[in-house]
Amino acid sequence: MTSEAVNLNPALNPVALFRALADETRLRALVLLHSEGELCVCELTEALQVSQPKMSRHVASLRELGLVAGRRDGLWIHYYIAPDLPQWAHRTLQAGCAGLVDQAPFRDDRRRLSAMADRPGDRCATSISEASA
Amino acid sequence: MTSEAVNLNPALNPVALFRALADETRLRALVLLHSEGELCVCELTEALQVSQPKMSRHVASLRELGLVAGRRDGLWIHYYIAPDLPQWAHRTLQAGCAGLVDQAPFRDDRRRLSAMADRPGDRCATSISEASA
DNA sequence: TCCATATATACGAAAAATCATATATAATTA
DNA sequence: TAATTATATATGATTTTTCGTATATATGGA
Repeated sequence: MTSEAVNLNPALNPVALFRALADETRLRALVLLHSEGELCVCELTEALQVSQPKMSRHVASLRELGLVAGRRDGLWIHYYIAPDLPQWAHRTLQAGCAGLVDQAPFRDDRRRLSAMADRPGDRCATSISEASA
Repeated sequence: MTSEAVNLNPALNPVALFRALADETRLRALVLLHSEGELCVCELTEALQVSQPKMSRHVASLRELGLVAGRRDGLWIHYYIAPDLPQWAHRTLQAGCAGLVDQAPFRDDRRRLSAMADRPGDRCATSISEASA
């Protein structure tokens, strides 16, 4: 039930990479993906506290650019930073993400993510919230 | 005849840095400044082959952001990348510039710059073009 | 003071990006 | 098949960015 996704990455124009980083939602999503590895839209939506269509649109633009790729797993699509980036892009992204991850608002995004209940990857979904059912 | 310029760099918001890099003219100018050290608007204009007001406007935006600073020397204002950038910004800029400097169009910008005659910094301005005078 | 050169800015138009809202698609389960 | 959940996209409005052109400012020299 897991399929690999293709991305169309003709050359990853430098300006296009920086334009992708030049938006708060996309930058926060990328920094989070960089530190967490794989996230789906619902996790990003919760961590960043933005609307689902907004996050989905930004993720789509990153995907179309070839900066992230997605792997579908049932209802969820796990997104991750594309592993086949050109070296300059990888290094630039690495430098940026590493330098920002411990600052606001990136740090808070990680906090909200780890506080999130019922995450798709979670194996143990049997929780206290079953009380009323 | 040389004065130091001030820059207003309140914090250098990450998104603002990437937005500065997300324009071809500004990115090319920054990569060139990174490899050349100091350039004035007329040199940038010639190297990138863009109009003077266009270059001046983009340089102004970089200056207002605190990414570059300028030093006036007579008619010219020599611009350079701000030396007091936050570490993450410096490293990100370093990674990006280093990775791009040998690619097009950045490489060609350097070529046009070195082919430029009568550069402000040049000490020996006595050239063959004096023939008709 | 007048001129030439370098640089900066003002203005309005055109293009691009972003958003909220509504709706569509896709996979899963009952 | 119908309901549910995750995700994607369409639409139209708003905002932002960028540009060419014209003009202003600043400095140095005649």
